[in-house]
Amino acid sequence: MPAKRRTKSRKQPLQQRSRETVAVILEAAARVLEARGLEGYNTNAVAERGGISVGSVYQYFPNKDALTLALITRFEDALLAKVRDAVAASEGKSLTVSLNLIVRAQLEAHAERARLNRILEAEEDRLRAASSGTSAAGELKELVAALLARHRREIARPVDDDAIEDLIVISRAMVDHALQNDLSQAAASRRVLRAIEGYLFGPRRDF
Amino acid sequence: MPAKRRTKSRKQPLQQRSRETVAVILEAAARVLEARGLEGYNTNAVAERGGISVGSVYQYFPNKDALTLALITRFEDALLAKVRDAVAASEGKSLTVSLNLIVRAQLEAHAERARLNRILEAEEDRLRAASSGTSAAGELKELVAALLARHRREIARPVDDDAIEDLIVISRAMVDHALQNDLSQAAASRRVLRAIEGYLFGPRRDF
DNA sequence: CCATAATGTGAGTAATTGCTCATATTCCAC
DNA sequence: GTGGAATATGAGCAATTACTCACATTATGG
Repeated sequence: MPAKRRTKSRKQPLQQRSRETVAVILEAAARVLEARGLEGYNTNAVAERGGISVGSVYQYFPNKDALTLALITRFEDALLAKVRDAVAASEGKSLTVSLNLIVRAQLEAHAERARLNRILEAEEDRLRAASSGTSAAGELKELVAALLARHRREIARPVDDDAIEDLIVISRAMVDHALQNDLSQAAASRRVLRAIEGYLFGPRRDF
Repeated sequence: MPAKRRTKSRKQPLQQRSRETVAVILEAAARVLEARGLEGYNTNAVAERGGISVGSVYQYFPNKDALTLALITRFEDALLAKVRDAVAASEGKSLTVSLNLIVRAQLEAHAERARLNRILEAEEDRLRAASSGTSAAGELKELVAALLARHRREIARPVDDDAIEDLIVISRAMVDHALQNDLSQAAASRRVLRAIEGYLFGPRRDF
């Protein structure tokens, strides 16, 4: 490993051909991670899997972490898209139904390529430590805030920023846990919903 | 890296001297992780830090992962001890106070050497994948179950095994999040408690 | 003390792997 | 066509690092 690290890729993909190469690289990286885990994930394997040369990988990604980060971003974008759709689709629905839709969106996003996404989430922490924070987290908060604002009269306690953060932390952890233990989507969403609604509505104090 | 991996240490520490060496190795490993992170964590650095030779490390730990696992076990034992004490101390107290004590125990255990423990928790997943599961998780569940059993009449919904699992998942995630964001212990415990009690008592449905 | 076991040493090995760069090939503008 | 730019290649370099082993040192029991 060299001491210095490039932080910018050599080239930006301009022609159609190179844009395809970038897509090939990303998908090859995903497949290597799925098939061989972080353990067997290296740039040579990615190149081989994609049927291209290592050099091409480094034409468009300055280093291995940048490639991994691109995969993470790709996953986060897909997740956000699903959540956005769920929020949009829940217009006019009850709060419980709306929350259910969001939870299901998250479960689906994770379930699609479960092993891959689990690895990516684990890597996220390590990679964010070095580089700057993500904006995906910010948008997710906004989406949840928007949904809750529509139902603010039904919610006992005020929903401030911290509360939204907590809701996201809780569902993320529970979704991960569900995937890890191969829970059915029905069971998983029921349990996540119980946690979220419990947090929002607060405990009964009527005994 | 050799293809084959030893799975047992060469020697068991018998004399006082070697038991001290094992302690030195563990503490050196912890300090390296704290100071240089996973990045700079290697067995040569551990030996240097401990003022001993690499060979000694491999006398008592078959490989690097075994050393890391020993650190994880050490942390889990400390956590369990604190939780055990909290459960014992909460005899006769109200449910809210009891839960508060448990949550604080967890927060304290993590806060003690926050950076180290965060790294260890992240590594736990990766290492458990290869080897078998832990028994620490089992005991934690039992402790929580025992506490809740004392208050079963106050709790609206039945507390089955899944519910206890969820409670642990939720608090663990929120404690991690709190440490990561340098929340005060007061704020953190308040938020975790809100989540836990909400989950236990279930949402109000009185509107 | 002496024999034997336990413990400690650390230079060196073998394997891995991120990444480069000189070169070749393909594409596009004119 | 032709020249230059974009793209692709892949053998090999350089650095890292987990781990070994032949040997030295220290403890223990008799």
